[in-house]
Amino acid sequence: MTRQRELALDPQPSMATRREWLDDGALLLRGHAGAVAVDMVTEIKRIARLSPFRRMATPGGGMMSVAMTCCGARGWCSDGQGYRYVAADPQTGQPWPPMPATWRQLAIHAARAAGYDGFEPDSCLINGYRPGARMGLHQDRDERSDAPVVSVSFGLPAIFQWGGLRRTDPLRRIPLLHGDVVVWGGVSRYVFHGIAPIRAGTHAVTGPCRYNLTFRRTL
DNA sequence: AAGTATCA
DNA sequence: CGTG
Repeated sequence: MTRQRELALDPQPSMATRREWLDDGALLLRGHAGAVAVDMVTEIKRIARLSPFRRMATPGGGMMSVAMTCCGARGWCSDGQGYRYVAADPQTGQPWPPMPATWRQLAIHAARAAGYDGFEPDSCLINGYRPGARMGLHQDRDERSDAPVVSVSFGLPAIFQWGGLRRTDPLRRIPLLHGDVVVWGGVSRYVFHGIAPIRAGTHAVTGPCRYNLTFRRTL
């Protein structure tokens, strides 16, 4: 059987994924979510009808340029009081929309590919980036669990800034493209990272937007 | 604390 | 365009 035929029959898109270790414990799965991207972007829009994208305030008094919503049992929020996970959307008073089972399975599969068995995400933060939007250098440290983080990118390309455990550690700049998945955990779990301002453009699936999903275990 | 602006 |  030809390699091409094997790939066409393979129900696991990851088998065709090019893997690149960013660091000990941090794996980039290039294009891993490409085959399901259209369906997942459709789901993002459905979720956003229930819990709309909104820009949150930071404790320092600024406003984030990235628009956010969440799904799953708990969702990440920021306001003048700080960062936290909450079970209900503060804007609607309703629980966050459920995490689609297909998303959960994708996140579990990606985590396993990076060596993290038993990942049970209870939260998915959905970030919407328009051109110019950015995410400053930060650590993900609002979770009580030290389970890994799984990040899935759709739409416009981004430059992922990948640093170290100290804010001043040198940064690597890694392009993240439509369908790319990054997993970080273990000794890389609290690495500083960010997203450079998104360049103007249009993507065939998402239009003038980048979406990023981050799956986490919060408890 | 995941903000922006500005300069060397 | 990058860092501090």
